[in-house]
Amino acid sequence: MARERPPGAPAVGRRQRGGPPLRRGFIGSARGAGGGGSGLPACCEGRPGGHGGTWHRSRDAGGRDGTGEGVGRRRPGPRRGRGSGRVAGEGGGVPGRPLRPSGHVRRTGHEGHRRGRRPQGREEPLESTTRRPEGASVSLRVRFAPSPTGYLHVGGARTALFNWLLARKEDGVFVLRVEDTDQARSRDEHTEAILHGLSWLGLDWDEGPYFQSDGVERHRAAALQLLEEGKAYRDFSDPDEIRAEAERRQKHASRVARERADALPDGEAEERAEAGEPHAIRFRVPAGETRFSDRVHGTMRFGNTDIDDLVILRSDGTPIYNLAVVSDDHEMGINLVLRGDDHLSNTPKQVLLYRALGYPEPEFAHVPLILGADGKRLSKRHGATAVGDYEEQGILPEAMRNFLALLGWNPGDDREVFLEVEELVEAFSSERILKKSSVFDTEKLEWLNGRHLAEMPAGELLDRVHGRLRSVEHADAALLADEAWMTRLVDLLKVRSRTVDELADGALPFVRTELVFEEKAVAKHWEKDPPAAEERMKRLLEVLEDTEWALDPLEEAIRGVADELDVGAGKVIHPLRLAVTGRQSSPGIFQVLVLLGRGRTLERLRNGLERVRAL
RNA sequence: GCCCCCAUCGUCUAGUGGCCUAGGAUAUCGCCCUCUCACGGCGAAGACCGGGGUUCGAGUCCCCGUGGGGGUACCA
Repeated sequence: MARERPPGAPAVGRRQRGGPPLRRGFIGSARGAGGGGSGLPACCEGRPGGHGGTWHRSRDAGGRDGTGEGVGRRRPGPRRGRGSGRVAGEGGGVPGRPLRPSGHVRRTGHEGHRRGRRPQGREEPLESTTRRPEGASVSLRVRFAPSPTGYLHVGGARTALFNWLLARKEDGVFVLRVEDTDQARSRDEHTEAILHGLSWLGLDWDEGPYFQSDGVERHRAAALQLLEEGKAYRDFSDPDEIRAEAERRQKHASRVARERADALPDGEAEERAEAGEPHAIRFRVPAGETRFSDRVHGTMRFGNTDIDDLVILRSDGTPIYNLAVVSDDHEMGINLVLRGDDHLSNTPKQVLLYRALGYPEPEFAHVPLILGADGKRLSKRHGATAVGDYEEQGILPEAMRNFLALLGWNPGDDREVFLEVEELVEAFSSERILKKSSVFDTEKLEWLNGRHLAEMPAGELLDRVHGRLRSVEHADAALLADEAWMTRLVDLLKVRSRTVDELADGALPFVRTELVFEEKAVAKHWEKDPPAAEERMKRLLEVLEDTEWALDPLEEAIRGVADELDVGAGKVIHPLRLAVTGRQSSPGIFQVLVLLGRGRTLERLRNGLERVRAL
C-alpha cells in the first residue's frame, strides 16, 4: 500500500514559505478574532468555512511546491557564505519577533545522505505490519505531533529528534502535525513557539505542518463508519450521571454507557439522533485481548476488559484525540509511531481503532519520559523545561540536540560528543533506545555545550554573541562591528565558557568603554598593598610604552618587570589584569593586551593607577 | 482502586549467564600544567532496590515485594 502521498495529506501541506503568518485562520485565531465570544460556538461556526477554507487556501497557495520537498531543507542554506553580519542561524534576529519556522533552519546535510543511499537495494529496516506489493519499498514515514497547548517541551523535543533522526537515517519522511483539536487550550502562539523550537534545533520536517483540526470531517466520517458497522454506538447519557452510576455499581463508566445504549429499543437511537438530540459516539471495545509490538518494549498485551469504550466523537460533533490520531496517521501514511511513553496505554485503544476501521497498523515505539532532578516528571518547578528557555540561556542548538539524543539512547560505544549532526544520524538506531526514563541533568547539558562551544569556529559564534551584546551599555560600536577583531576575542573566550551568555559576559571588558571593577579583585590585588600595586603598575606603564605590541615581546617585557622588581610574574600580572579588565580572571594576559591594543591598554593602566593612588 | 511501564555510581549510561574485583561520561575532591579563569593530563571516591528461586555460576533469566512513572476524561 505504498501510500507515498496520501490523498488528503496532500502533496501540499502547509509549507512555511516565507513567513511567520502561520495560519491565521485556524481555531485559535478564529476564536480570538471573534472578539471575546465563548470558545465553542465561535469555533463551530467557523468550521465549515473557516477550517476548510484555510486548508484550501493554503493548498492553493502552496501549489507551487507539489513536489513534496521538505520545508526547511529547500532553502539554499543561508548559513554558509553568509557575508554580512546578518543573523542567519539561530533566529537570533530580533528578539521577540516570530521567526520563520523553517526558513532559517541550518542545513543538516542529510541531503547528501539521501543522495548517497537509495533505499532500493537495501534491506527494509522497517518491519511494518503493513504489507506492501512485492518489490515496492515503502519508506519510513514518521511524525511528530505536538499539541499547541504550551511551548516546545524538552521531552517533546527529544521525541521529535528521535523521529527526525530515524527519518534521516532511513531515508524516510518526517511529518509535522499540530494536534490542535483541544480548542480550549490550543493557541497560535504556541504553535509558533513549537515550530520555532524545532527549527532552532535544526529538525526540519518534510511535510506539514498539517493541522489536525483540518481533518475533522474525515475524523467524523470515520466515526460514522464505525457507527454504521455497529462497531460504535450512540451515547445519549449525561456524563455526570453515568459517572455517578458507575461509582455506585463499581463498574467502568463506559460500560454503563454501553449498557444503556444496548437497552435502547431498536431504532430509537437513530430516531433521537435524527431529532437532533445531542449525543456522543462511543467505540465498542470488542472482547478479547489486544496485542501490538513496540520497538522499545517488545510485545505488549492488554486485556480488553481493561479498555474503556472510549468516546470517539463528542456530543458537539468534534472528534476525540484517539480517533483523530488514528485517522490522521493512517491518512498520512505513518508507518512508525514513535512517541512518549505516556501514550503506551492509549495504544491498545488506537490499535483497536485501526483494526475496526480496516487500516493497516503502523509499528510503535514508545520512548521513556524525561524526569526532573527529583525523579518526578519534568515540570516547570524544575526550572527550564521549554527548549526556548535554553536558547535564551545561550545553549547551542547543536549541543541541545546532542544532549537530547543521549537521553534514553546511546550509540553503544563511548562517544558522547557529536559535533556534526551527520554523525548522530549515522549512529542512531531505534534498537538502542532505552526503556528507562532519564533525568534531565542541566549540568551535563552545560558541559556538552561547553564542548560544542569550544569546538565551534569563532566566526559561527559571532552572531549569537552579538545578539547578547546588543544592549550593553557603553559598548564600543566600532569594535563590535569589527568582525576580525570580534573573532579573535571569541576565540579567546569560547574555550572558557559553557554558554553563549557566559561568553558574552567574558567579552564585556573588551567591548565596553567603561570598566566595572570586581570588588573581590580590587581587594586582593590593589587594596591589600596599594604602594606595591602602584609601583608595579607604574613600572609597567613605563615599560609598555616602548614595547613592541605582540605576544612574545609583551611577555618578555612583563616578566622583565617582575624580575626587575624581584617578584613573581603573578604579582605584576594580577594588578595589570585588574586594571585592564576590571576582573580577577580573563584569558591569558598577553593575549588580552594584544587584543586590547597599546592605546587602550595604556589608558586603562593609567586609570587603574589613579584608582590605586586614591586608595 | 484497576491497568500498564520501568529499576546499575548523585546524574547520563556500558553491560543480553562466566570476559564484572561492574567499564565510560558528568558532577565532586586531590595532584599536574599555569599569570588568573577555563581547557587539558593524572588520580580518588562513588552503583547492580530488597527477598526468594533457576543454574556449576546471575547485574544479566523467573517470581514476589518495594520504589518511581504513565494511563484510567465528551484533554492531547
